[in-house]
Amino acid sequence: MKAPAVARLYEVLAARYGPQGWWPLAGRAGRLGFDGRGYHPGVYRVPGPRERFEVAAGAVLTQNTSWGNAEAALRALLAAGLLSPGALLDCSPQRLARLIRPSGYYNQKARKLRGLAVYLEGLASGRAQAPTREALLALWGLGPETADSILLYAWHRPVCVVDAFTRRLLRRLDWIEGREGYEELAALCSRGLAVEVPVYQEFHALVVRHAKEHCRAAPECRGCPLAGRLCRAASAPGLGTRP
DNA sequence: GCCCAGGAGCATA
DNA sequence: TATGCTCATGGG
Repeated sequence: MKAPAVARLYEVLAARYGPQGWWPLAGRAGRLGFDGRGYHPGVYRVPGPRERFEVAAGAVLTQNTSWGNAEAALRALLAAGLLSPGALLDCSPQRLARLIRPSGYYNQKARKLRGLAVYLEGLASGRAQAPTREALLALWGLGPETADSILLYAWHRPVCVVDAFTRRLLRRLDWIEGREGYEELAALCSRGLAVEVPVYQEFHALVVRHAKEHCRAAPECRGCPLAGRLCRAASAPGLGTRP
């Protein structure tokens, strides 16, 4: 496991793709890292309550699901006026499940959203403290990736998010064996990065961007910024396209 | 038709 | 602890 190389990976991806400004929002067709005029790295707006809930709901809806499908569900919730904990809890589980149907697993995700809404509403009516990782993980249906996405993007807590794309990329780079647990991979990433919220946010967003453009399930190694520098997968048998 | 997509819970060995 | 099954829609 090569933590220092993670810093290099971040540099190369950032140079290729530029600032990503995550998390994506369905509400006003934007991204959290952008304001109305443009992108301001290092000046990241702290999300307001409505955006926080949209991020949290989106993190649940995109579980094992393409963002496009999750966004369709998010737009349905927005159109129904349900993008707040209170409004969502006033909606029947059946109607909620119907609205988020495009995201798949809609019965499970409806239950997850309700549990999340109960918790966040309790937070808001209390002393408005930030959610804790432990409390999020204790909710039914929230695992480490979903919890960390919420903490990092909605509450700007410096935690590394590891997803299937991250795992696949690190595996193709041959930096991991592939069976490591979530916490181990998160530790690996965080050791190589400055402990700063924008860096963690951008790193995760860049990995997803790269995984969608090049490091796909069926690799597209032509034009890959890592090929021949950090990654040798293109020359591995059965992987990628040779130049 | 098949594969894939920002996972997580649960049963079983 | 680790592996396999389940949940489900929509785009390529």
